[in-house]
Amino acid sequence: MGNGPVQRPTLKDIAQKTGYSINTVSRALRNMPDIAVETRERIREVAREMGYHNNALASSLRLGRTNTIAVIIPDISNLFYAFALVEIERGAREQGYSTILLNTSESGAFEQNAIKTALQKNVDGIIFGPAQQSLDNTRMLMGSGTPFVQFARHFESVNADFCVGDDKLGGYQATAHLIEKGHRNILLLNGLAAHNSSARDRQAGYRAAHEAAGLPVQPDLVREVSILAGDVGQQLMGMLRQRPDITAVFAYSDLVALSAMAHLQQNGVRVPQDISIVGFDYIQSCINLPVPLTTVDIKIREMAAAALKCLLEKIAGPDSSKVVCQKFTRTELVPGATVQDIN
Amino acid sequence: MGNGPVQRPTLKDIAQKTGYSINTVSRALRNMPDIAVETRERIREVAREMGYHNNALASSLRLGRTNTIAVIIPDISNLFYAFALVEIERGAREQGYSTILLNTSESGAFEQNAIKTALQKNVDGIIFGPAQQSLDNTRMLMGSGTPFVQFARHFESVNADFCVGDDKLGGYQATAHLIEKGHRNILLLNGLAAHNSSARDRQAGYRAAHEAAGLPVQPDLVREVSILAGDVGQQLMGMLRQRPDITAVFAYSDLVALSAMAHLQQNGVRVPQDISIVGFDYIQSCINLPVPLTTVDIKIREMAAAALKCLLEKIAGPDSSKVVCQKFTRTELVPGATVQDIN
DNA sequence: CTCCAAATTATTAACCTTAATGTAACACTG
DNA sequence: CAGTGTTACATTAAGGTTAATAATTTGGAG
Repeated sequence: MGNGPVQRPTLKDIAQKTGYSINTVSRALRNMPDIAVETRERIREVAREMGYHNNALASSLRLGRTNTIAVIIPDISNLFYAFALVEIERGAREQGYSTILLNTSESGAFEQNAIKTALQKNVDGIIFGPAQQSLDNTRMLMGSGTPFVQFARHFESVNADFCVGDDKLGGYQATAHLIEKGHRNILLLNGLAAHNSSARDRQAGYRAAHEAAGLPVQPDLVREVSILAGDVGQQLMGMLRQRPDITAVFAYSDLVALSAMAHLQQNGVRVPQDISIVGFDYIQSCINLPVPLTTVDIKIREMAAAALKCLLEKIAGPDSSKVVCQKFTRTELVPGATVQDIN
Repeated sequence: MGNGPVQRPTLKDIAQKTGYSINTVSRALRNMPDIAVETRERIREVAREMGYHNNALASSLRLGRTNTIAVIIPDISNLFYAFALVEIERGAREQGYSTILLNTSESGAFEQNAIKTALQKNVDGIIFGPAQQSLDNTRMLMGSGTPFVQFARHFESVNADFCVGDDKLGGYQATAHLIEKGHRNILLLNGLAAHNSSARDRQAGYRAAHEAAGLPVQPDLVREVSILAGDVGQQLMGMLRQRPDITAVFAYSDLVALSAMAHLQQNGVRVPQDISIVGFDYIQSCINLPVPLTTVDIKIREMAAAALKCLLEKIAGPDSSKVVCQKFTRTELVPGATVQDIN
């Protein structure tokens, strides 16, 4: 017959079919009081028959809320964010919220667009995992009036909510573990500290662990690498040539650690016999690795759950500009098989 | 002053401020014709000053489209889907679409809710990565009138669009590679074939490769495991005890392969010296592994891009029930370091 | 000066839902 | 039996945008 695309039924259609007013139908379907029981049942029956389901657009427009949050993060294919996203999406769904995903690829410009999109779509709140160098965007977000929580990274200069890992503690734990196992020349393969609070804090922890052990911090043992740029192997092998006395590597993240291990493997350097490695993030909580990596559990699930909880509180609360939560999740060292005791 | 949450300005506000009608303001901001140049500029100027941005809810309600797609998939923390999601989100964004993410955790019930949510939110289309055992949901989706494309898995009994990997080819390539390297007793650690087209097809490829080589298929060498249930190690080590003549494993996915390798490692079995392993998916395209895994590249990016392209075509097209694309992306064997030549 | 066409702007209605307000019928109270 | 309260529904308005239609102004031709 070619009767074309079937339009979804509206309250009006049900009203016509049942002979009640639109308002009565609406109230019946929402189980509101002041409706005769048999009326309600009849209307609900017809709605079911017609395959009615509420039009969230119209509803949101009227109610002024969308039951939707946006998650703006730098890289979903990074297991850290992927796993966080799972938690956030699940928790949001359980509370009746949908999740709009906006990936920024660590780009400030993309991030700005992402924020604009989120605002246009009238999301009720935003989980904001800042890209590097996005202070301006964070400020813009503050001015928007839409509740948001900084996730994973944060800006000290902005007084806003955040849920981040205790990167300094984690950096300390990783480094102290290596020192305890007898390592003295520990290469830090860090992220880009200039624009990344996590990288700065992990480095601070690295320094603090040295100081606590009475060891000097050797500036040339701190290097910055970028997974996206793919320069991990180059920097690592270069350093090992320059400083053959290096016995251990503290990697900014498990991804960096894995990349480092792959390059060491290729060059015939054994882990942990020749070089010990500690990573960061504990992605093994979501992927099995052939060799368990010694790493720092940053408690992704906990961090994600805390961020979501904070955001929902802000959404429910009367004043979205009030800071509700500035949380550092406590990290924990997870021993694996990539650190050699050389005492 | 406590002047409360600042309301976002609307067309009405701009109209009042400039003295023009709402319609004129709307047309000015959308760069429509039939407006005096100076009027347009003046209005746009004021809009900028007031920080106006379009209310997508109202716009969508009026226009009947949301510029939003939903991605309904079983598990975002599975790198396969995570990487696909990156591609889909990026492509969608480039075409002006936002992405709502709905994770189903392989649950048919969650999936049903996800579909309902997507329909309520009036998404323009759905990338649908079916959970296992979700044939009914797929049928429901067909009846909804909303364009969708099955992704990664599909149902033969439903005549609808899909973009999936050529699982049979991939299964063949993996198995043939092992046979070529001299392996005769190849354990297939498959997914749950009863509810998963990929698992069935990969197994068909496994069988075909045996037949092509004139080898018998040994039914006891085909086992089904579940990453979520965590029974990979148990099944694998059990089989190796029963059949010490097994020299190779073809794993359903890289995740299964990694899990298998971890258990082999723990039990002192060396890869590839004692046991060869081939995986599936090529997650190394997004994560470095210390030892390169021999695997089958299922072309995630290509598959994701194809699915999105197909969906956008359906959205743009006049008849969303018309099947536009039923595509199998061609797989490719990627040699790594986990297969031993025992010829 | 009149009339027509073109250019510009305004008015109205519609998308679908929800909340506030309005109305009618009926039972009960004193 | 007038007045009050309750029950069950209907009507109206509003949320912000856009498209169709209507109205006004301007310029030019005759």
